[in-house]
Amino acid sequence: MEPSAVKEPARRETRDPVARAFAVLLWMVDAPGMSWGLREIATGVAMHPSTLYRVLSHLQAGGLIQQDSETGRYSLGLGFLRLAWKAADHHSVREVALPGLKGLVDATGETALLALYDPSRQEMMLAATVDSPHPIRQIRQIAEWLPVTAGATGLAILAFLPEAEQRTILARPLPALTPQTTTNRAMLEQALARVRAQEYALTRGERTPGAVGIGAPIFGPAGRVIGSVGITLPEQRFQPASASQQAECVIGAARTIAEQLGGSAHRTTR
Amino acid sequence: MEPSAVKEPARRETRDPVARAFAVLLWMVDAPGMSWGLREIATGVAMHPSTLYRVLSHLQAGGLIQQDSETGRYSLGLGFLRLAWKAADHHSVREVALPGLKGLVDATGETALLALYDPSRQEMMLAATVDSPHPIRQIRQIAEWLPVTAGATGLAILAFLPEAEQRTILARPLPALTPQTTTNRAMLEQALARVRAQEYALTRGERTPGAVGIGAPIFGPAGRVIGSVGITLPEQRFQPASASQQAECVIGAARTIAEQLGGSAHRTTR
DNA sequence: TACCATGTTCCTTATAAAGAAACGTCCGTT
DNA sequence: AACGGACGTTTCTTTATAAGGAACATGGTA
Repeated sequence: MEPSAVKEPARRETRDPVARAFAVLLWMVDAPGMSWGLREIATGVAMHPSTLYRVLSHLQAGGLIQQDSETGRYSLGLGFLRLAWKAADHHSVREVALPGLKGLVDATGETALLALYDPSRQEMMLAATVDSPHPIRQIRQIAEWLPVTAGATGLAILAFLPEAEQRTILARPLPALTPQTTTNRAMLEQALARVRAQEYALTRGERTPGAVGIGAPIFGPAGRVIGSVGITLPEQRFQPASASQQAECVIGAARTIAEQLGGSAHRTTR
Repeated sequence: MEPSAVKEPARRETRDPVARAFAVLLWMVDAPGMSWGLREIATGVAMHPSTLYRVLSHLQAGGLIQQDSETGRYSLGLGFLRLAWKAADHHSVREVALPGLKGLVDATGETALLALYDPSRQEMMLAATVDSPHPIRQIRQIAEWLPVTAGATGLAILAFLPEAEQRTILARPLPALTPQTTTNRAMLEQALARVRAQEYALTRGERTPGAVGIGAPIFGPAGRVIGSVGITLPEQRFQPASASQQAECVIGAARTIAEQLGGSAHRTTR
């Protein structure tokens, strides 16, 4: 038989089972509902059904997902939940920071936020929020990636990053989360200089329209910024006269949290 | 050159990157401390340093772990925390069940437990506990695998599993968690029969010495057991006379939780 | 009955996972 | 200064297996 060139080899996607596995889990976590069909997931994560089938089989073998034996539909498994719960409980930052956030709420009467910075993504995430009446509100964009180029908690981080890192971030186009977001690089750099001088950031409606934010950086054990603390309040309730006083509270909370995390109270490097 | 048989090919371990990746994450979640050295993790998960290095590189590329650029030590990354937090929040069982557990605490005055069953492992896990004064206690073996062959919450699950599954579980040697644990198969089957008749399980010190437990099964949407609810109290406070009354409360809580989970109040299959 | 969607299996080929060994670097000690 | 040991990293070869196309069995429906 002549070896016919009938079929194009069809470019294979990069082979990375780990990334695929996590893509599936991430999709499941974000997707609505409790269980999903194989092809439903396949389209969601853009995989071939047969490929996904193997991935799911592996995940199932690890107990990370489970399959309904009757309907054949897949859902998250207890093995994964166990991992998630332990991780959620384990990571001290959230729990360690909560008292500090509560203290901040008591002192200012406003909603307190904890932001954490991811150096590899060069983005931040809201890890916890505390509101005055209720202990924890799971609203807001919690556990979602956010740029550090807008909002008080973002600028409080960005301003104290190593210069090279700052330049890298500022070199990219600045996303406009709201009409109030600073998208001009020069203006943003000016704002950052003031943040460094004041040791805190004050912004208006950069991330949420009609909201004022005050944020201060948290320095980790190595003296690098690992996140920030902030408060947010409606613009009409904001009084410029009391801003510096509130900022002191925020800075104090940031230092308290930094100390409890085993970090230094002040930055050691810039 | 003569092909010399100098070196034994050295049996390779099963190649399963996903399992390895999760083994690392699981180890990290369980291990004490905040950051670890590569060789420290390598011995913990029994991998070759070079193999682990690649695994860690992949995890880092996905943002699941991060590496300190100065010390070279590894720690959990925000990407993983995000996944964990979203998963912990997402899975409704825990949150949905909390009011039911609280109600159970109010009614009985004793600590309430929520157990979830994993069909693939054929084991259960304590997913939440509620104590009378404090909202949630993270003590106990929460988020740890436990056998269903001992304790009230375990028996409440085991008794209502499909017969084939029960036989499989009972065929294995019965682990003795305490001196009071039933390790005799015939006796355990007798106990299970009574659990089925009563619709609840009552045990003494089978999992925790000196503790009495009362548990009732939770049936899922498909009519299969997905877990159980229970209360636990010190033996000296236990009064046999009020046991059936407390059991009613437990059964009621189990039904409430089952309904809120979209499940049927009663079992449809055995 | 024919249809369509589902979850599953089979198959081939290219690729990356595994493990061993060597490398460069940073410590504390000698 | 020189050594020893630990660390994270790199290079290398082999080969198990991930990927994706296509065919399959099943179940519900028109």
